[in-house]
Formats: sequence, C-alpha cells, structure tokens
Amino acid sequence: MNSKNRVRFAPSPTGYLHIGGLRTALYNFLYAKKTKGEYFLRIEDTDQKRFVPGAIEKLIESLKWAGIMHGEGVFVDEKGNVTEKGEYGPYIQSKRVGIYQKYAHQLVKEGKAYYCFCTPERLDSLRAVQEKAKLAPAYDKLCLKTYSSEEVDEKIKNGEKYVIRFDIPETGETQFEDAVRGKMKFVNKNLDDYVLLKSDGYPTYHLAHVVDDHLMETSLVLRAEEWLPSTPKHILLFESFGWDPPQYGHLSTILNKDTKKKLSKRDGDVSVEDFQKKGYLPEAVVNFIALLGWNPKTEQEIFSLDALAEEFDVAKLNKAGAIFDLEKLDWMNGLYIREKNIKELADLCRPYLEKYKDKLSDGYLEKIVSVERERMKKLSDIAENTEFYFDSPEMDAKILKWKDMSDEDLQNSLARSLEIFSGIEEKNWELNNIKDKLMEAADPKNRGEMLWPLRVSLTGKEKSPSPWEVAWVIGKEESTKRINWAIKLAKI
RNA sequence: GGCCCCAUCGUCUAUCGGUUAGGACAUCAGGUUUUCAUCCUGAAAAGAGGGGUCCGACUCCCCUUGGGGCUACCA
Repeated sequence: MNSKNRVRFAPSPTGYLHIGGLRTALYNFLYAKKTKGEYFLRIEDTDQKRFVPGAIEKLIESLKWAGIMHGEGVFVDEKGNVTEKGEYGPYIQSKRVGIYQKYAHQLVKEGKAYYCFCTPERLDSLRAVQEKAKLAPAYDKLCLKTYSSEEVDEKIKNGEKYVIRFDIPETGETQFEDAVRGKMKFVNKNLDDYVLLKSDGYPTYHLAHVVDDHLMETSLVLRAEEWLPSTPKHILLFESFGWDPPQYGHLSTILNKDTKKKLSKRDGDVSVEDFQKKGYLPEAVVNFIALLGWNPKTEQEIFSLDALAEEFDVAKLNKAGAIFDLEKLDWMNGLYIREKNIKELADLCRPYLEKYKDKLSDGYLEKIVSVERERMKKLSDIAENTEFYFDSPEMDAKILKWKDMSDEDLQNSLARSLEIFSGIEEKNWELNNIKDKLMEAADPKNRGEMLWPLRVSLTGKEKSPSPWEVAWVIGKEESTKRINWAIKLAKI
C-alpha cells in the first residue's frame, strides 16, 4: 500500500476543459501539493460515442496553461503524441476494458451482479410506467428474477446482447463521511440496479471509477457535486469487491449568473480555452476559481498557485453553489496585468494585434503596452480603442474644444502645443521630458485648455491616455503632423 | 414525480452561541486628474419565513419556502 495521499483528475475527452473541471483539477492538485501527495491524470473515455479526436491533447494543454501539472498519468510528448507515465497504468480507460470486464464477470460469478438482456424499448416503457405511477424510475430486476443460469448461458451462446447490472440490496442503508459535507446517508432501496458493463463491452463510469480508483490507490476523490447521488452506488460496489472506498469530497457547483444553473456550454464561453483566447491570464483564472467554493478564512484574496497550495485545506471547501461572476474576474485579471513587466506583457499582447504586425517593430509595442497597461482588464483590450497608435485618427472637430473654448482659444492652444513640441529635440523625446514641458506651459488653474485639445488631436478620442504618453509613443514627427492637421480641421 | 444537496449584502465570502454581522467585486459619492484608467477616502447594501433549544441565536434542531443536482447501456 502506498502511504502517500493520491488524488486524481479524471476528465472525459469530449472536446474541451470546462472551467468547473479546471477548478476540480486545481483543488486536487492543491491538495496533493499541500500534503506532499501524488496528483495524477486519468482519461475517462469509456463512451465511444462522445469521444472527440484531439480532446486529450487539448485537455492537457489547458491544464498546462493554468500551471496545474500532474506527475503521473497521461501526457503529451514533444512530438505531440499522447503518452503515459506511472506505475498504475494504463491511465486511459479505453485501454483497460479487459480489466473492467474481468471484474464485472467476477461479480456475476459471485452473485453480486447479473446479466440483463432487456431491450432499450422495454427499459423505456418500464420507466414510463414508473414515472406515471410517481415511482422512482429503477430497473425491476426482471432478468435477475426470471432467468436460470442455464438460460443465461444459452442466451449468451446465441449471441444475445447483454449488459451487466449491479444487484443492489433492497434493504439497508449506505453511509459515508463526505470530506466537505459531513455524514451522508442513503436508503438502498432508492438505488437503481445500475449498469456496470455496457453491451459494447465498455464499462460505465461507475465501474471504471471504482475499479480504477482502487487499483490506482486513490485516497481522496474530490469531484463535482453531481456525483453525490451516485456515491452510495460506488461505496456498495467497493464493498462488493471487498475493497475500502476512498474518501470522497463533493464540490459545490459553479452556477451561471443569469440562469443560476450549472454553468454549461450553452451559456457561452465556459471552456478554459475560451478564457485564454479572451485574454485572461492563467494567474487570474486560477486565483479566481480557487475562491469560488473555497476560502482561506482570512481576508487575503490574491494568491499565487504556490500560495494557494500553502493555504489549501479540504475542510475550508464550501458547500453552497457559487455564481461565476465575470466582473470580479475582470478586476482580478486587471490586477495581474498591472503586475506584469512590460516585456512579458507585450509578448502576451502581440497575438491580439496581428493586423498591425508590420508596425510593431523596434519596441513599439512595449511603448504602447507601458502606456495602456493600467487600463487593461484583458489582454484583448490592447486591440480596443488603440488604432491611433497605428494610423492617423479619424477626427471629429467638434470634440477638439475644451469646455466652452472659443475658436480662437482652440487655435492658440494647439499652436502653443506645437511650439512646445518643436522646442523638444528628437533625442530628448522622452516621456517625462514631454510631460514636464507640457505641464510647465499649461495654466495650473485650467490645464484642460491646453491638454484636452492636444490629446484629442493626437488620438481623436474623448477618452485616452494622456497627451504626453501618446505623443511619446507615436513620436515627435507624427505628433506634430497630427496637431497641424487638427489646426487645419478646426479652421474649417 | 422520486431521491439528494444547499441557503449571510446584487455577486464571492468571514462569523465555529454573546460582533456596531467583517472583507472583496460591482454600484454610488468625493479626492488626485485635461479625459479615461490607476490610486486614495467614504457611502449604501445581507442573516428567506415559522417554530423550538438556550440566559442569549446568523450560528444548534425541526418544518415551510426557495434554489440547485441526480434520476441513461453520458460522464
């Protein structure tokens, strides 16, 4: 037996990593880090209908982006091939079907499970009848009750399709201690004789989970709340095999802000990849989701991954569902953006300015980023309202005037700015220098009279960074050109 | 319908029977400021309802209500 804590993240490769899945992975990862245990990645691809090619690679890519890396399980190598590492493999369930089949049949032999030959049609009508009678829909054990073992052998020999069902006791209760919810108690007769092995020979989640987490020596299963109702089924299965179940902890659901229901693909962008594309930083996403359903019980809110691992404690996991509030994520993302150094931030922003890539030479992007950084919430903001760094702005002469300035005042103001700029030598075209010269010249009681028209003539916008910042970025020549153009425009 | 889980500001949450119910986001108002943003100050904002238990309940128990989840040969 392994004395280390062993936890896992076991997603299905259905196309992308859900943000809720990322949180589940994160908590497991943090637990392992905190307790110096092992965190491994298993792929649950037992539903052939839902398998999406390339999904495993994408899943791992998203986890890697977030910095949630496992030391055991399924990996992607440098060549892009899916590989595995670890003593408990294979870690991809489709490679383990023989194992599941062996255990399922063993249970049948021991009289704890049975073959079921019922057609989907019969199951459907059975369910319909039960629902109409306001009963809990459940399999009626028909095949268990009606067929002798000889009849079963005969049917199988004739090639009849079957599934293997778990024979759940009709009496008694199943109890367990949930790491986040405490004592849980379920009445066995409410439990259905669920399918262990499907007619295609693949296991259901239930069988695969129990067999794998026993064989892989998982000590704690932190998983989504939606699994809570099937946990007694899993406990009973473990017991049938004579195995000790792992400890369970069921995580609260992440809810959609508008519908207050489980966040789903239909609600829009919920995949990790979507957040990445929209310009969220992994630090912010990780920090934010960590706090959705977990709290360190202090007033600290900003945590690096390492700091989270330091503080993480299963006992501090929350029970209630948490609404995913994008506004707070935006704030937090802005915070992390402002902490980035210019070089790194520029590199992160570059993909969003693909259409201007010819104009981004010689540190130009670094300059833009240093000016825009404090007003960005997402990396993609670098492409919002920033055209004036690349092209002469569209100018609306009406907004050039500061407050109730006269035409003459405006001309004077712009002329004065032009004069100041021409007084600054090219080699002294530095941010602080430009700022000092402008501030010196501006009337302290009414700086807007000078700064507003100048800024608008440089940007064409009512809202933008300061005139000295923009002037510094676009350079003396371009700045001068734009002021001259504004002067002309204002005269018309 | 059946089974299960959950319940403090709009949102994320603190409170492990005694607090002016705290923090953060968002909102609003100020300050800094040419504008925006940043930053700083401040304000408004919560224990779903009803029963118990207790000297005392947001906190413990029960009921109601509300919300959510599960109810597949999907996970």
